[in-house]
Amino acid sequence: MLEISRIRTERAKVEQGLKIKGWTEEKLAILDLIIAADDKRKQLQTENDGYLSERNKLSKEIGDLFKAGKASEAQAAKLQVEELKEKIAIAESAMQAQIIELESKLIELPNIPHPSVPAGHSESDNEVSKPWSNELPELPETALPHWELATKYNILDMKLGVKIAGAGFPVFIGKGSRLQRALINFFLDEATEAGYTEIVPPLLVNEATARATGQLPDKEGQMYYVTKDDLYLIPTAEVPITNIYRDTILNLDQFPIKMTGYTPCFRREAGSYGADVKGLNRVHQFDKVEIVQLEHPDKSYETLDQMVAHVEGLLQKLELPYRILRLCGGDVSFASALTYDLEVYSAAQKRWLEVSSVSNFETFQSNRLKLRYRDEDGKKRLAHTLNGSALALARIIAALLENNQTETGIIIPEALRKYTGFDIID
RNA sequence: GGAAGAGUGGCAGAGCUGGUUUAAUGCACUGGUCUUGAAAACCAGCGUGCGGCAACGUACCGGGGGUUCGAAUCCCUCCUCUUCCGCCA
Repeated sequence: MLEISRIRTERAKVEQGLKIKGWTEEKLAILDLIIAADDKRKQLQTENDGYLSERNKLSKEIGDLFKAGKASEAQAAKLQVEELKEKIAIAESAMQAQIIELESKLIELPNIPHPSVPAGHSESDNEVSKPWSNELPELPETALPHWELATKYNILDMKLGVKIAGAGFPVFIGKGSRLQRALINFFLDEATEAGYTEIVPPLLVNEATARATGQLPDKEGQMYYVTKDDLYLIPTAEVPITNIYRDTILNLDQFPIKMTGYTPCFRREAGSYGADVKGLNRVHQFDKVEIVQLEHPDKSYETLDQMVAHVEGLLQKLELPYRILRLCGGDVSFASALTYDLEVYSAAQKRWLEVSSVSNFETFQSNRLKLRYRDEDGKKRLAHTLNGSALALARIIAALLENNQTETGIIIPEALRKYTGFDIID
């Protein structure tokens, strides 16, 4: 959630940023409505505080009067408070309504993009900041897409998932399962090596948690919801891990806080269809190792670059062709200021698959998280939050299977062999 | 799931027969005095949000609601923790 103070003090920047995200001149009118709503909220609070102050004063007097034995005067004062109470009730409910009104508008504002974010409306406007420089791998005509390889080698069964749960719930088998586990361990070890502390968080979270990282209300339809216990299945480890530091005030020497965690991720993916959802391209449950950092605002972009480099290193070690995109204003997520997507080339499908998204949220998340730090001058300021996939498994497996297929079987990249215990799937 | 007890500021811990508690006190922390330096001692400061230039006002004693002129204190409800019982990887 954007800070109101930014709308007031950096109006021009905010407007410019919203335009990069595709906002029209007309939509910008909401900014004035927000300021007006906030002004009214302040005014209502001042009014209400005045009434409360009077009430507190009178109540104290009543106590003193009773002690002094002046019962009739006390009775008179009681009547006065009685009147005040009506005013307080009105002022308080008006204030509550105003806060809700304000929040409902504020929540519509996305984060303001970083100056480097290119304008644009869709994927095609994303800037390829680091293209794959070599030639893309060419496979023979007989090459198979990963869902057919899966059947051929009996390592993954999508139909079985349908039987057990529904479409989009893969069942890995044998070496497929082992490959899954190998990748998780490889990614976690690499993250640990890079200084991230490993976390095993809850996979279900409460409403306050989902709200703090912005899944609610923005992406409510994306999450599975357990009504009986009022819990949400996590769509990414980012949610529980970032929330570790909800309602926290950090000291400067605690930066940067680096956390990693493996979790399954659950996404309803309502409305998806076609080639996008074929095989492992888009599923309801997938495994992912996430990296999260909490950083000082002065250093967060440096940190973002480091995180991208970390993910890049993973792809290099897996010997997968990849490219890095700087997302345009129209494609960058609601909460992000700057996002790099890393895509892997899936040679049999002849398409790029997004396997990682690394973002700097600046203060957009920490504002809701109430994640702050105490500056040199003792002032409390919002910290910056960043996260990225390092990496998402399902699509990595899709690419690995396709790119590494040979007549004799699927070759496991060198870096992974000590984790799989085998060097070929045949 | 059942029963009993408990949830107070970074920590510990009073208050809980409703009104100088506008949350005592100790520890920790910060600044100062003293000291060659440190420790000790002494002095001062020290929670969070909102409003206000400020003085200050207001709210917060697990969450929510209620009673009352007035609630940390009484009542209801939910959550969490501890102990016991039940169930169970």
